[in-house]
Amino acid sequence: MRLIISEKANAAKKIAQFLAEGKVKEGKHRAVPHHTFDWKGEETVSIGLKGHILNPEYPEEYSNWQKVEPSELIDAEILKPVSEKGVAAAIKSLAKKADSVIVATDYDREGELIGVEALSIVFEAKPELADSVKRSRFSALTKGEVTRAFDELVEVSHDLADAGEARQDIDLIWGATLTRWVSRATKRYGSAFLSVGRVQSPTLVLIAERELERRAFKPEPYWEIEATLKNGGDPFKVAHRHGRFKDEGEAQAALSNLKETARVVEVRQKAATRPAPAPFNTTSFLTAAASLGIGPSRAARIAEDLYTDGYISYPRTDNTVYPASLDLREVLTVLKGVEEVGETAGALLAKGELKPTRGKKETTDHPPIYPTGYVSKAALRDDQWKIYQLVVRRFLATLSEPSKSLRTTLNFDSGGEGLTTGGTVITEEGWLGVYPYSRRADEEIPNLGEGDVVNVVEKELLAKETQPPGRYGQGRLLNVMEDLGLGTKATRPNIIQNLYDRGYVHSDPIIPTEKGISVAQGLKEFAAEIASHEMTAKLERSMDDISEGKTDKRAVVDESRDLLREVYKHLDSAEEQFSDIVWRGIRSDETLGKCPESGHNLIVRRNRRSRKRFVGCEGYPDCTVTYPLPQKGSIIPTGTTCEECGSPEIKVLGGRRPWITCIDMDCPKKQEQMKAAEEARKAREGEEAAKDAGKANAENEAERPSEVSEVASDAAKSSNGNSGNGEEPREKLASSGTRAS
DNA sequence: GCAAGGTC
Repeated sequence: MRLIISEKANAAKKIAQFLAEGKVKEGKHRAVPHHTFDWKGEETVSIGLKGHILNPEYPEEYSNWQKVEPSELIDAEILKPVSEKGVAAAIKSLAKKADSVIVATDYDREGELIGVEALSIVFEAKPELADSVKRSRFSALTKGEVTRAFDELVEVSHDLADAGEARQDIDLIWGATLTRWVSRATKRYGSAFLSVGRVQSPTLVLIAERELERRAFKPEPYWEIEATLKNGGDPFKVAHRHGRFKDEGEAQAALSNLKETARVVEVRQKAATRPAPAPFNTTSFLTAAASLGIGPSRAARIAEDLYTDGYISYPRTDNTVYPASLDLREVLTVLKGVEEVGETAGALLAKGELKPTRGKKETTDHPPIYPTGYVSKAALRDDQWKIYQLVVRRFLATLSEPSKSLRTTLNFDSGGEGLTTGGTVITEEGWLGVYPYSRRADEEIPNLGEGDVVNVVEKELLAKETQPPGRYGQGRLLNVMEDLGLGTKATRPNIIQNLYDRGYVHSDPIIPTEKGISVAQGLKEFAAEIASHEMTAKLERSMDDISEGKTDKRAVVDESRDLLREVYKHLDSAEEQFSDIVWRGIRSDETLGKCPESGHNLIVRRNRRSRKRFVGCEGYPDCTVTYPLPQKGSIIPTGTTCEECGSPEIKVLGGRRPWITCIDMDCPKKQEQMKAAEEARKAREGEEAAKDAGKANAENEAERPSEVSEVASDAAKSSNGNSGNGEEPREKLASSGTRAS
């Protein structure tokens, strides 16, 4: 028997279908499916893995974070225990019956490594198979390409797999060593640990530096002139053609020059064509989902579900060009029944020739993301339907005509000053008809001709300020990461999600916490290598060298170890400084404002016995002011105070959506807010989703601490000498995320 | 309780 091992269940199934001479028999071993068929006259079994089935790990004796010196991890042995027990068992049982093995995992570096991992399991079961291994390299899961690859079997590339293993080892060595060092230096153990990694840390640095840029930004004043004109019809607004005035006097002068009428001196029209968008690859798909309010991590999860259910194609691809083998008409036929867009699919089918758009990136591993099956709205959750619709509409858009618009500009003269307005109207909607996400609202402008005179009914000088650079949205960050080579299409959503889960960032657009900023700063200052995306670029070059046989895994990993030893030495010599920087950040995150009675800082504390959190005064025991806190979700200081009662406001994350509230339960505004929330809850109860909503709300109810006298000593210790640095910049932080319910 | 990379 011949055993074919591929990377995932779906690939195993397709390979069986493509190669089978006759029927395919389905079987299962411990919930792992395999497919039995005849190929070239021999019984053949095809089985799929679940990606990596081994996960590198340090031996048991290194497991105590507090007892083991982190530097010991630099040279410690790395084990590769099985992480997918069921798959390993299935492989073993089939390997015992096999006479030869064909590795058919994805045709890339990680795929080669995954194949070699599987082989290690195969040889455990039957060592003599070592002489009977071949590799099938196909670049697309199509019948033609798969049969070709199985007719031209090659050898497994151990160099390529070694390159992947070097990446694995280096990531674990650096990640574990520095994560433990940073956690120990700051005494953050258990779930409070602070993580460090080749991809996450440079990503955090990007976010933190942008925030610091915003804080350092000095807004510059400028003035704009806005006038309202009327010609019998609706009044409309125009701007001064000069745009921004840097000098107020100049702007004032221009404003006073304006007369009571304005004359049209020019009407300009310009037609524009917007080509239809390119087919979706992972990044463009996740970016589009992010603009719909579904973050990359959730969007990737939903896409995965839709893929396993057969509604969309494989969601991890770099390709933006439909392969010739993809039958576009067949896809359209399937889509004819889809709610809201079926008609568009039908209309496209009626066209003679289909000319899909093409993106810049063309790879052959997988097709771009497109719909593969019909599903009704009722069969999906709301967010799943949104994503399915997005994929369906994008597919239809790529087959649609360009959209055409007309831009009209009206220029006026009033007292020698130039005024202008303009608007764009879509003349042929083309692809925008089926893909409305990219649509901008039409801007109607009055129908005027050259020489027409209209009244100036209002004129105004607008005082404005230049704005700091914007924060990264999740979609934008995803693209920047890709440009810098950070992470892969499959991991970037997880990396971003990790930053949230570690309490390094919150909200969207992404705001770093003070802890996140201080960890980024500490790493940048004392362990610059791990804080820069250059490390990834260098690693990529080394991996190419390994796979080309120019060097070997051992040399590359050892060189990396040497570098880490240097970095570690430097970091270790600055332990106190590093810890101070990070603790300033952590304390700042926990400092919510000033105590109304003693003027000390109000900080987040935990009751020693119940572990429940509350707000306590730093002046304790002299000052015993406390406030209750919601026990669920993250508490983010806003730096603002309640306009009603003057007590500090906080942002609470983790419920349905972030909310902002003051911490005083007796505040009338707060009472009202809670009453409104209660009513909203009752209103929701009638609906389908009422159960969940009620629970989330109840969990957000604040409680008073029961034993105020038992203020936790560790919390008190941590606040020693805390002056807090959260005052000045916070104003800006607060303004962005206000979405109080 | 470490990372990043696959896939579910």
